[in-house]
Amino acid sequence: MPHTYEYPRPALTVDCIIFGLDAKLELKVMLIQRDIPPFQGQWAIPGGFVRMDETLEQAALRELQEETGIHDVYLEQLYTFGDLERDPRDRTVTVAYYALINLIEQQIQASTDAREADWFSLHAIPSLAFDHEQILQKAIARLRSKIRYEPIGFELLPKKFTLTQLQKLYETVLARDLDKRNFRKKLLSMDLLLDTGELEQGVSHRAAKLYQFDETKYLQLKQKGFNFEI
Amino acid sequence: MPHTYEYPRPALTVDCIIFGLDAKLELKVMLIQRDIPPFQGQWAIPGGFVRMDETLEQAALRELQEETGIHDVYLEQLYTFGDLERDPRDRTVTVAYYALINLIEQQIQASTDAREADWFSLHAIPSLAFDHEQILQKAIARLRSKIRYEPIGFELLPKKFTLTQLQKLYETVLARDLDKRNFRKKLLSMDLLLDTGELEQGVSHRAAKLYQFDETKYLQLKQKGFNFEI
DNA sequence: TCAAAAGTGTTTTATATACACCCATGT
DNA sequence: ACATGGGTGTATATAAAACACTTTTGA
Repeated sequence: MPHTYEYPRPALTVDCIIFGLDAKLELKVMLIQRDIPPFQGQWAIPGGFVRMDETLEQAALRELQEETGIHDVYLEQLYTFGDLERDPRDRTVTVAYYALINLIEQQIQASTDAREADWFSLHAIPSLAFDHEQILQKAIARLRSKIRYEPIGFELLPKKFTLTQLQKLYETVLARDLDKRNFRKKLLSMDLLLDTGELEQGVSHRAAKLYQFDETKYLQLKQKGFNFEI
Repeated sequence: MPHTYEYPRPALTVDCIIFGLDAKLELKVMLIQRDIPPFQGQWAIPGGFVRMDETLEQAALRELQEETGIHDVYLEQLYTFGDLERDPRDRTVTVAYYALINLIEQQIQASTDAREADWFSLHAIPSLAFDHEQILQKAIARLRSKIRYEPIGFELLPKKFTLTQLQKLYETVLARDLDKRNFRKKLLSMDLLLDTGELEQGVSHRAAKLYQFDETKYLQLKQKGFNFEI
């Protein structure tokens, strides 16, 4: 531990699983196609080396920015992977993060510079480079469990959304159907959804009310011991 | 990313929060006193550098073994800390783990070699080196939430334990009282506690039954969708 | 007027909570 | 016989689940 001898150090990277919910309320993951070995041509989770002058979260945000052009996203550390053979070139430890973004109102550039990038449905994930399948599985599991006891689902929707959109999102992530009346009853009873007074536009049937999640109120309630739970 | 240029690498360590439950059913943390700068003389969570030929978990297990002499412990990755100023000497990223061990039936050497080490009650934690207070707080929070939906509490108790011990453990970790009858009803109704037929020994009152957690059955039930929950 | 989704309550069932006394054992 | 914790059941309250029709709107 003193400065007398420097041990060899593993390389340190961050990888960022980017989840997005598209207009059809399908959950997608952004993958990039590797243009260099190893695993050249295979799809992978975006990531890169951690620089000496940035925190892990900053590194993840930088990758996210470089890859999608966006900032202001929900980002959470997932897990750190350090198996010996995960990178055939060198001993590499990666700190994985996951991000939630909504693709409904904003256009996200899928492809940066010359690099091929695309959104994949969770049911059609190609074979991935490194241990990225394992990382992705862990991210899906985390999202699935966390969405039930923290209000992170709203991060995947536009600021203003309908109750049906919210329900469909939960059904997608949890992979099971929910009862419409019970779902609405439960959410509205929390008193955390603000009725904006606006209606959805451009539908050829009865227009649904648009709601907004009341973050401020949630944080207050949380401090008093309230638990968000679906 | 190619091998053309090597970026400078942060140092990589593992730190291991070791929780132990003593015979009085008090929850303790093992801390070591630093014998070298920085933070010389201050208490810290045990930890050390990750070697090139070991995984993160192996590194944590090695630290644990070196510090306490034990193996076969519950060990779980907690979080990775990478703030720029967390180690004044050098940019250091640490992967924190936490371990659960039972101090009731086994004696754990508190102090290895010349190093001062001791068990501290969670209500009497001294000021800690580096960002170790933050790490410890996160570990406590994780333990508190995880013990409610995964059967990790049993890791803090001997293989055979009484229902009162189990309840006291939950009360300690969750920092609130539980109703005796409801607690027993709930746990016994899960049908995961095997009555060993044995009784506790050496008490000057009615001896309590000794139970054992049925891990095998739990794993079966879990696969079928069962959720452990207190 | 039809299609398509929005919106709305009540009953039943299951789960959580509150609560007090007798029992077994060692001193 | 007394002190100490072990062990037990019921009634009430709360929350979850099941379930079907009317309303609004644009095409």
